[in-house]
Amino acid sequence: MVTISDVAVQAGVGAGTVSRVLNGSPRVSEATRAKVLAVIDDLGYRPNPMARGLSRGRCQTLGAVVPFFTQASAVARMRGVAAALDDSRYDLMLFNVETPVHRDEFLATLTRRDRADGLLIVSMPPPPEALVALTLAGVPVVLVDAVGAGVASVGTDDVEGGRIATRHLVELGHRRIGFIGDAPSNPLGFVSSGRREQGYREVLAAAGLPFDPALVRHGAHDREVALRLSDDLIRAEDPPTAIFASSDVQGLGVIEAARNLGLRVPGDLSVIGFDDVEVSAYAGLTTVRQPLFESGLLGAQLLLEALQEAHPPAADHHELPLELVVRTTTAPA
Amino acid sequence: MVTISDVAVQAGVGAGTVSRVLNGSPRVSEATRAKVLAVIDDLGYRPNPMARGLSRGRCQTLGAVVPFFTQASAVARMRGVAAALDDSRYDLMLFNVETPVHRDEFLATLTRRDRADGLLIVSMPPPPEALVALTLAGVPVVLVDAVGAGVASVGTDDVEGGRIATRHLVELGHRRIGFIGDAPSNPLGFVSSGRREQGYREVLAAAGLPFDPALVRHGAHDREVALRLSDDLIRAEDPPTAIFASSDVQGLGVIEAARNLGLRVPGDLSVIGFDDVEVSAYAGLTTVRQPLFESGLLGAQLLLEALQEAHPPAADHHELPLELVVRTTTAPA
DNA sequence: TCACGACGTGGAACCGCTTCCACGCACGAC
DNA sequence: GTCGTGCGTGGAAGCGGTTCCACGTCGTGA
Repeated sequence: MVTISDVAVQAGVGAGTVSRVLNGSPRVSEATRAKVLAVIDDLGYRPNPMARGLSRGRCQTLGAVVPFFTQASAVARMRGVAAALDDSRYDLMLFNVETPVHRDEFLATLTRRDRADGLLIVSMPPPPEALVALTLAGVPVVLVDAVGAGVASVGTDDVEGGRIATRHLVELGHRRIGFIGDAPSNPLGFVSSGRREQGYREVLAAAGLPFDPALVRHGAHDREVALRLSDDLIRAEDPPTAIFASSDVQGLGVIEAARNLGLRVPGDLSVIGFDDVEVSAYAGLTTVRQPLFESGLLGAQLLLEALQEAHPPAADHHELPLELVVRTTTAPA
Repeated sequence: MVTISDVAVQAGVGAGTVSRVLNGSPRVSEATRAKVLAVIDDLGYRPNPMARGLSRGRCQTLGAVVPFFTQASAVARMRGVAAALDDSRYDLMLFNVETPVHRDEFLATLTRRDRADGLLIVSMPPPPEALVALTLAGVPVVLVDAVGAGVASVGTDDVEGGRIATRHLVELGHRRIGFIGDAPSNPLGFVSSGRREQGYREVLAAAGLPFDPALVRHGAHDREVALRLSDDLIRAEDPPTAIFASSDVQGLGVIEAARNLGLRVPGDLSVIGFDDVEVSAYAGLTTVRQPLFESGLLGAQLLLEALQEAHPPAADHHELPLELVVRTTTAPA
C-alpha cells in the first residue's frame, strides 16, 4: 500500500505538502502541485480513509438506521437516500434494526462522530434520551418518517392520511368501515398506524358514523398477521363492507383474506391501503400514496447540507404531500 | 469523548493494559481486568473504530457493491446480507452502483482493506481486472448472483432456469413462445438474461420448435421497457401465445401490455417470469423462483467465515436451487 | 542461595493522515 | 543595506488505538 510519505519522497517534497495538494489548499505553488499530482497518479496513490478520518475527526460516512426488514416501505426510502449520496463524497453505512436492543446499541455507538458524520433514522421513532445524547454529542440527525423534539425531520401527516383514506370510503357510501393496524405498543414504537387510526375515527365522527371497536383489529405490521386479523373481522357477524389497512402490506393481507373467503374485492369488500409501495400498483390496491423515495432523498439532502455548512440541520419538520390513488380495490358500497 | 488513556488514568493502569482488557487478552490479571471494566462502564467508554482500524489494519466493515435501483431483486438479496451481519461484529457499507464508471470507481477504492475488510459484489459481473486487483490486494470477495474466475460465488444455473420456464410453457402446449430479455450488451454487463435465453433456445430445439427471432425482444431491464417491447411483440402478425420474460419485473410489464391491449392473461397469453420477487405473489405471476434472500445470506456467511479464518474464501461456486412456481398467468394454449 | 521462567504490566513505537508552527527566501519600502 | 512581510515549504505533533519489547516480581527447581 502506497502511503502519503511514499508520494512525498518520490516527489521530493514533505508529507505536509502532499496533504495540502490532496486537500486543495491554496498554499501550494502551481509547480509543486503539478509535480505531486503526477506522482500520485503514477503511484496510484489513494489516501487511507481511516487515517484521514482519525486525523480529521470525521469519516465521510452517513449512517442510516433502518428497520430494513420490518418496514417494506423503508427500502423505497433508502433508495432515495442512496440517490442523494450518489453524487456526494459520502459513503453509506446501513444499520439494520430488528429489535429495540439493536436500535439502542446502534444509537449508542453512533453517538460519536467516529462511525458516521451524520445520522438518518428511518421509519422509527428514536427514544428521546438517545436524541438528546446525539444532540449533545453534536451528531447531526435527520428523522425520516418520524418526528422528535428538537430534531430535523421529514414525514407526512399521518392523521390527515387516515382522514383521506376513510373519507374516500365514506364518500363511496360505506357505513361499516373496518380498520386493520399495528399493535398500539409495538416493540420499536411505530406510531404512524395509530395516527392514521386517529384520522379514521375523526372522519367517522364527522360523517356521523358510530365508532365500533368490533371493526378494529391490531397486530404486528405483517401481511400474514393482517390476513388473520381481517379473516377474523370478515367472519364476524355484521362484517364491514370496507376496510382501511394502515399500510399496503397489511392491505394486501386483507385482500388475500377476502379472496380466501370467496369474497369479491371490491364487489363484496372495498380495501384501501397506505404507502403506495411498488407492489400496490400490480395488485391494483387503492391507497394513500406517500412520497417514499422523496422522503429519503430529502432527508439525506438536509443532512448533507448541514454537514456542508457545519451546523446541525434546522430542527424543522418537512411535511411531504399525501395523495389518494384510486385503483381497483375500492367501489361504491 | 473519553479515550483509552482517560480510562487508563482513571483505572491507574497503562493504556496497553486497557487495550488488552478490551481485546480479551489472557495476559491480564483478574483483578486488573475487573477494575478496568468497571472504569470503562463508569465512563461509558467506547473504542474509536477509526483509531482501532488504523492500528489493526482492518475496519470491521463489509462492503456490498450493488445495483440498488437497477435490480429489484438485489434488495431481497441485501436483506439476506443484512440478516447474516446482524449477529456478527461487522458493519455494512452500501455502495450503490448505477453506471460502469461508478462501479469501477468503487472497486478501485475498495481494492484495499481500509474501507472494507471484505466485499460482496451483488448481481453484477465485475471486470476481470478488478477481480485480479482485489485478489492481489488480499481483499476477500464473494460474488452473489455472478461468477468470476478464481473468486467465490453464490448463484443459480440461469441456463437451467431458462429451460425450466420454457419447458413449462411447452408442456402447456404452447408452440409460439416469445422471449423478452435484457439488451445483450447492457452497460453493467448483466449476463443472466442471456443465459436464460440460451435455456429457452435449447428447450425450443429439444421440442422440435423453430427458433423465430421475430419472437424475441431485448431492452433495458425495466418494466416500462418490457411493456413497450411486448406491446410491439403482441401486435405483430402471428403473435406468440406465451411469453417468457427473463425477470419478474419484465414479466409484469408484459402482463400490463397484454391487459392494455385487451388480452386476457392467461386466456389469450401466458406469461412466465423469473426471480419470484415479493411482488409476483400478489400479481399471481407464474415464475421460476430463485432463493434471493438465501443467496445474500450465504454470500455474507462465506465472507464472514473467510474473515474469521483469515484466508480468502474458497473459490467455489455455490449453486442454489431453482423452482418452478406456477400461479395464475400461465395456462394451456 | 541463586538462576530462571512465567506472568503482569507500563510505555514507546507505529498505523497514515492533517495541521500547526517555524523557517528560508524573495520582495518592496525605507 | 536593513528590515519587515508574506509565501511556500518541511517537519513535528497529534488523532486513538494496538502491539511489541523491556522490566519488575514472584515462585520454582537445582
